Amino acid sequence: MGRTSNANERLMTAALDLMWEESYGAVSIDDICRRANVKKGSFYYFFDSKSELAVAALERSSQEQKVIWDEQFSSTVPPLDRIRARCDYTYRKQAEIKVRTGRVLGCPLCSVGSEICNQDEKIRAKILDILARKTKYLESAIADAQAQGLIAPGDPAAKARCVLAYYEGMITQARIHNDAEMLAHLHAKIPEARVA
Amino acid sequence: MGRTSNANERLMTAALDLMWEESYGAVSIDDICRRANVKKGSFYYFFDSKSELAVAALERSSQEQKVIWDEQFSSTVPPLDRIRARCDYTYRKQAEIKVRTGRVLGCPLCSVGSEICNQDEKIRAKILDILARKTKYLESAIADAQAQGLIAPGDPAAKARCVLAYYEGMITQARIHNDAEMLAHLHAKIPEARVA
DNA sequence: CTTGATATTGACTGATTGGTAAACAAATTG
DNA sequence: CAATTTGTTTACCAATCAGTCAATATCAAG
Repeated sequence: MGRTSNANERLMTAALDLMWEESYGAVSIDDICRRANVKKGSFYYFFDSKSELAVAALERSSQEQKVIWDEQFSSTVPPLDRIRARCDYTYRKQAEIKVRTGRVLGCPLCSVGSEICNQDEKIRAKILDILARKTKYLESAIADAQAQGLIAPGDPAAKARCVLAYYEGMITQARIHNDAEMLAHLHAKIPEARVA
Repeated sequence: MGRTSNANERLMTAALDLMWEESYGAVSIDDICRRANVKKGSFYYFFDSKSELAVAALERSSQEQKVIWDEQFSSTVPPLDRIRARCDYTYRKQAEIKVRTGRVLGCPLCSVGSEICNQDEKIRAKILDILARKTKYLESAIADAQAQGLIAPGDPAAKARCVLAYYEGMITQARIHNDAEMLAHLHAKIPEARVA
């Protein structure tokens, strides 16, 4: 009952895109409203603050990404091929973004996470939550690979955190250098995920 | 001749500290002036903008860091021990910062770099410049290690970029997680720098 | 068609922002 | 000492900021 709207979704999309292209701090509520074609009164009808919108936008985005991760990390795929698929996808995606926008945008989790982790505890908690979910995919692939004797033994959770740090670290470097080619053959550069 | 002052240095210190603790975008010129005990009129006497101050502060900091890097990467030290020394230092430093401030602050080059690389070309160029200098240290250590047969052959510059991505990636994760212990034994987690 | 719930709008506020200018203070030099 | 250079201070401006509010519009259900 009552009026219907997708303004809240437009706001989430606009907020995430802007935060991704620039940064959290560089984007004002007015900027988000302008891009989403929503008046500020409506913004505050749906969200209490930019921070709350950011949390919602990050969670929404991670739900969309989940479909892709689930496919890449399907248990029907050989474990090391899962990580390879993820790396190849990341390279293609960043290269496509670079063609479209002129910029390698990297991963909003890490750029925004590193930016606001000392300023906004709720955004930080949401990002930690999403990063932990990503790490779980890596961890299960690593554990499966170990069970098949494909990689060396050792705590798979710790190895997964290392792989994530490397993966996200390379993406961050690609963003700063604005060079998607740094992500070509990314998989081959992840030593933990190589055949033992 | 004329009056003397160290207000410009106080401004650089305050700016870097604040950018490091929070972020570039979260810090206003007024914030910097307050922390540096400098009036805004004096700020604009020394610098044209926050951006120009940031560039100066980053370069000044990198000159201070150079002394430490030069010592750690002295050619009198066995090549892999240089990287180990750097990693151990990073762990100690971040742990100390955490005790002092309650937060793992990570590396301002990467947090600020990732934040503003699509907004401010001059800061981005300065950060790329400093990152390249850091990579050079790693590259020479890797080349020396290869010459001694300590690690596998292959383009040392490419390997250095990987090590840097890993090193900085782990520091970024430590910042977001606010956990300095992620950096303990960092060296042992860098596969490129292990004995072949 | 009426009613009640949901959504939209535009105008408004007070605080903060980056940036300016002119008066003033303290050194140096001759 | 006087003149000049260097640095400091205060007050100020226009733009932008986050956030509020009351009036209005649109829908769905009864």
